[in-house]
Amino acid sequence: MSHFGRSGPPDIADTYSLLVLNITFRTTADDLFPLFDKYGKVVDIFIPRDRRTGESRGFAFVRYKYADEAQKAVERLDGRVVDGREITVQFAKYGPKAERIHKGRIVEAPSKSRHRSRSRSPRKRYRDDSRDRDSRKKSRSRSRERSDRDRYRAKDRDYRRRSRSRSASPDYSRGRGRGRYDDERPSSSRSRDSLSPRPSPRRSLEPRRSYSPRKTSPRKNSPVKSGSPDRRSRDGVSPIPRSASPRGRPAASRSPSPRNSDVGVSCSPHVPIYRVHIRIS
DNA sequence: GTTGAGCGTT
Repeated sequence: MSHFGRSGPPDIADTYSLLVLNITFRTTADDLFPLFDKYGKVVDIFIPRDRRTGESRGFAFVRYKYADEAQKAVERLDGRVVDGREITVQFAKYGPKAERIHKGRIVEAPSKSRHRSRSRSPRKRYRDDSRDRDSRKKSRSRSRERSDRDRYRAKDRDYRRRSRSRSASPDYSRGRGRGRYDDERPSSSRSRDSLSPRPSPRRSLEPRRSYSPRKTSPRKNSPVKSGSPDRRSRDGVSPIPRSASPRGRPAASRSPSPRNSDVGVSCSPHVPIYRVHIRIS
């Protein structure tokens, strides 16, 4: 069964692809097969691996023959610890060659379907349960103060996700064609080619408002780890236990707290204020 | 020898 992924996709007609994330870099298709095969007929398993290093990229695709089996595998194997890591199983979202997937199912030929594009949810990726890893990406402000040496250090790992999400500023690129903000300018002949970047209308002044529950030492610790490899963290930066098992999935979304902010209706529209000038002759 | 965000090959 080790021929999975060796010789292309056997038959991807009416198959249900599952994306298996967070597998170890050593996990192979042979390791995943017995697990997934217990829950259904596994047609193919493919683990994308890097062209350069040959290492697996940490995720795999498992194709089932039937949807119910795939669904059951998702429910059963999602969160299962495989080889020391907790894997995440979910339906694959994109097809191998931009093939259309209808809820995990790969319909045969894209040309057959007349529908050009149903809601593929192009931009918005699946809002996966916010794991601890997400916080790292978020907190990573777009500071380009990373020294070049650090970039090379992290390049061997970052090349994956860079190739995927190229543009880092989708919002700004949208208004490239024609400025939407023309409206605000009444008749100012100042063309939009002004080098001065317009101030963003609303920019969060303070990203993190939550004060740390721990007592923060008043010493100024640089938030970014700018170089300084010799920086010995002897303060006892507790190494995060790797088996933190972030399986905690916040099923209950945080309460939106719909406070009854009574909008001031004090000024009733019915009673306009008339300002009458009484001129005493 | 390591790492860990993310959607695919003959």
